[in-house]
Amino acid sequence: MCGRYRLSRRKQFIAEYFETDNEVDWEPRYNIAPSQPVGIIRQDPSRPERHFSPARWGLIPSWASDASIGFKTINARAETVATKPAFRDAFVSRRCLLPADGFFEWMRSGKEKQPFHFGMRDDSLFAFAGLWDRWRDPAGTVIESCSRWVSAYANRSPAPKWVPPREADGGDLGSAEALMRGRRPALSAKELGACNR
DNA sequence: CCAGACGTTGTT
DNA sequence: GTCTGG
DNA sequence: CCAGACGTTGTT
DNA sequence: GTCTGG
Repeated sequence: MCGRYRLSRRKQFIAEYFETDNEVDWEPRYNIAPSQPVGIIRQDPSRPERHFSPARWGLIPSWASDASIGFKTINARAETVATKPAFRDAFVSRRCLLPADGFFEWMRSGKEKQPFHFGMRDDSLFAFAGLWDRWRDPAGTVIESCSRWVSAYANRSPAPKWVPPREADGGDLGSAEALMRGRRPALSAKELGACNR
């Protein structure tokens, strides 16, 4: 879920909302894809100030031999984030927020895929719970990257691998599709991408 | 011991 | 179908 | 997440 | 770096 999101506010607005300083040169973005630079909010627990600064979306653990693992680490499951090798160190001591004002889910009908946008009713900002890490590429360049941790099964314990829809749930209660039913589709993926140019 | 992975989604 | 890059 | 590639030889 | 599978 949440493989793309939106942060379409100007940096002063974001900084004021989250009471951060403003180190990142952020321009409004409507269709943020994995591996792209995003803005994250961090705070040293022993200090009062928060920082809004850039990171690549898709966490690259410090031990990675190349950056490609970042394409698979855009999200961490809340149920396992504390123990997975790629995330657990960050989970202990490198948490952050990923500010956003929306995210996208796609509904598939046969071959067609239609994006839907989700956000606050008043279009206000919110933030994903995040992790970050620091990686040194083979040339020695430091790359900071981040991931979000989200619960895929918020109300179920233990987390099942897959739960078939039950008739009593109306077929697909809790699925992204149920959330999208009756809503107005968003712009297509291509149109969304064009918004960033 | 070494070699290779290290992750999530959604689905039957 | 599956992997890679954005 | 989606979109686009997915391969080699040999050379103007 | 650390764990898992062979």
